[in-house]
Amino acid sequence: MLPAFERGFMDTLQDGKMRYYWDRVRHHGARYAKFHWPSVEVILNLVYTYDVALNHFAKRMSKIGLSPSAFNVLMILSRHDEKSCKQRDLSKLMLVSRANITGLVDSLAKRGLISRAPDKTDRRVCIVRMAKKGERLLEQFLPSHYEEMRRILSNLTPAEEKTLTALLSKLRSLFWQQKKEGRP
Amino acid sequence: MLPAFERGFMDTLQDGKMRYYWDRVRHHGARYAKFHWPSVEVILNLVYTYDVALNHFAKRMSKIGLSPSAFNVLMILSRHDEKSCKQRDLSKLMLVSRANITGLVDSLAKRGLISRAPDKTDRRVCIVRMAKKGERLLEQFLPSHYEEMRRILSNLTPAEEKTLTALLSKLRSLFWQQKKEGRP
DNA sequence: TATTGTTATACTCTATAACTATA
DNA sequence: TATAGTTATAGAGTATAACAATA
Repeated sequence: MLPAFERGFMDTLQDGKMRYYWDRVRHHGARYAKFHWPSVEVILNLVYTYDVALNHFAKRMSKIGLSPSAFNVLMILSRHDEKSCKQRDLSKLMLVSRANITGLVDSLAKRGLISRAPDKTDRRVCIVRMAKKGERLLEQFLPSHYEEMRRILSNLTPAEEKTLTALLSKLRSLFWQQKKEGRP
Repeated sequence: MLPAFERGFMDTLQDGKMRYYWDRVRHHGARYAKFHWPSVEVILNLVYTYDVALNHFAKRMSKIGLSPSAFNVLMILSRHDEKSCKQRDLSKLMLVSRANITGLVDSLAKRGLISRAPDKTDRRVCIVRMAKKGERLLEQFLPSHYEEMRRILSNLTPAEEKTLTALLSKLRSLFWQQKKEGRP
């Protein structure tokens, strides 16, 4: 995220500047036989749009002292039965190694937002459970979070939302497909 | 990126597991008045698709020893006249603070991929210039990079590409719009 | 005074390897 | 042997503040 004191340029970027720069991208790429502007344009838009959306929501989360990952942990717990989850499963759902989950859980536990206890049937596993404090924090944040999402997205028509979801999903599947074929 | 030795789960995630978890997201959200699944679904797809795409291309870049940011610097230089650019402009184009550009430029200069020289008319500014070694590295990578993009995206029809670009662009503009209104 | 780049610091996120304790 | 979690380490990436040189 660009620091606050240098953000003036962003206003320029979204209008003229970005088109100007993307023109350069297109002209530079034209030197390569396999360069295909419509494809590149899709990827550029994916990256920039993700960036803008992430920054928007990350900024809101940071106001309640949560990083996107920390928020993600709380949401996963909240959605699970008994509001608890094995660290192993957290690791798999968040596509992050177990080693990194340890640190993340540590910091959330230190703040009293979650608790950690050994599983009774398999003493290797740790069960992470939402604490009252974490629950309250989520309950305080989620209504405005969902409202904000809805407010921004409401400028897309239902048909546009549906199309965008379908196309993103299709695009993602194309990458997955490549990975699968790479490991026969 | 998930470490190699734990990647087996990813195959599961793409098919059944993701739908299962997203069902939980939808049902959990239903408790909130402003929760609007189609909107949330768009954002989830944006985030996951970005993640998959980034990992795909980042892995290819890491094979020639470049991080996405480092690659970005080289591309920006390559597209500029004289293959050079002020650090100030790099900072603005990459939406990153000047302090961070210093380190990024340092590491690329140390590897001999770029060079840094003071501007002759304004001695405050540093001009970063592509070095022969950096140029060769890009020339070696770009053909297959563009080919790979085209190959994957070729599974979208021209109409789908056009629609996806337009919708992502529109979605991004909605976030920008919010930001603008936030600073009247 | 404002701008450019630098230094210093810190925090988040991630990857890897080696270790332990269980199973 | 395989799995769950931990520790230790390293490297990106980013945010912030304070500073020097220059305009």
